[in-house]
Amino acid sequence: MTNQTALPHDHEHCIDSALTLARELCTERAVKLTPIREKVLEIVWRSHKPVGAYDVLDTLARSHKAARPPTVYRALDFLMAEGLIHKIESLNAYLGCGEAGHAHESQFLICRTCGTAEEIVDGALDAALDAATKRSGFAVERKVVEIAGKCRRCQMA
Amino acid sequence: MTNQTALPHDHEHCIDSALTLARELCTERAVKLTPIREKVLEIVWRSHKPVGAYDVLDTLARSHKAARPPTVYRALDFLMAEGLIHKIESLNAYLGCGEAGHAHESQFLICRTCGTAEEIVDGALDAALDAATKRSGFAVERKVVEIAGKCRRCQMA
DNA sequence: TATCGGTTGTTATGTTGTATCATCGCCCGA
DNA sequence: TCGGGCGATGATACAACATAACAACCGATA
Ligand SMILES: [Zn+2]
Ligand SMILES: [Zn+2]
Ligand SMILES: [Zn+2]
Ligand SMILES: [Zn+2]
Repeated sequence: MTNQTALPHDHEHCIDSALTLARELCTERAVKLTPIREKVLEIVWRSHKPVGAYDVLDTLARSHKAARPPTVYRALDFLMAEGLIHKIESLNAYLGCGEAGHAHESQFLICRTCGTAEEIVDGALDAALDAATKRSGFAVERKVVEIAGKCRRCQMA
Repeated sequence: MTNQTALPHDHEHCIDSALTLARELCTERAVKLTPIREKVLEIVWRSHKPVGAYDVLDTLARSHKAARPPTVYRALDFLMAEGLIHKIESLNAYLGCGEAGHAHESQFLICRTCGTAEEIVDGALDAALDAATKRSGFAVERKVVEIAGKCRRCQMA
């Protein structure tokens, strides 16, 4: 499954699925998906566009007056550590992970026109990355692959 | 040529070469490598580690008291537009380009131990990127490929 | 019940990047 | 030679992104 960014779809269903899966995974792992963390995950998932931490904060603050930057960053850090969201480095923004629960290396296609980002998981591409780093004798810890441009939909219009 | 980050070398020579090439390219292109821009390029090149804009500012201010954040960001923007430096998105930092003057798509190997970053140009990897995006019908404008980990040298130690 | 560790509250600050408008200096055309 | 246009720089302020440090809370468990 990849984010259905280019097609109309029942996004409430996306969100529900993501939250349900997150609850299951956190239970399995014996880590706590607290109300704040769950709410932040929901806020991130409400958009298929990567969302900035301060936008999350604005939304969170509507239901949680005590929310401050650390509140949000702690929740985001937890969700990243659990593989439930990703940070898009080139945007300083965060996106729900469409592959939570599976080990995966993903790449992102970021549309500069409509702002959506699609997470793709391309094995051949990842293999090419590994080959390149192996050649340099480099021990990989984290891969950031973010491709900006124009999505198919925006090219049409 | 790639950055010789892993090996001792005459780094003054690196810097001189980069500056000389930059002057030639800017002359060819009829754009102005002003004293500020050239100084910023030199500051970036003085390190094989990506350097933050405010670090550049601190250094620049030693010889140019009027320097302010916009001074530096304008110079960095110019140098990026001319392909003389790259921004490392995952570090919010800047690195001299080892392939200036050649059209190229590059990737970065960033060592978390020693802080150096190496620019590599891997055609097979880039082709895999293009294949992946083509499959999605995505029109690429910019590719960010940044791999963090441990360089060969730091693995030994 | 005492304590321990993880979560959250709270305040402040650090870091990175832009907006806006004024000024300067050079080139070129009248 | 004058003066307009334009790109570059000066200068001030602010926006956006992120973390430090310590206090308070709260549930689990010994
Ligand atoms: Zn993912
Ligand atoms: Zn689009
Ligand atoms: Zn380059
Ligand atoms: Zn290293």
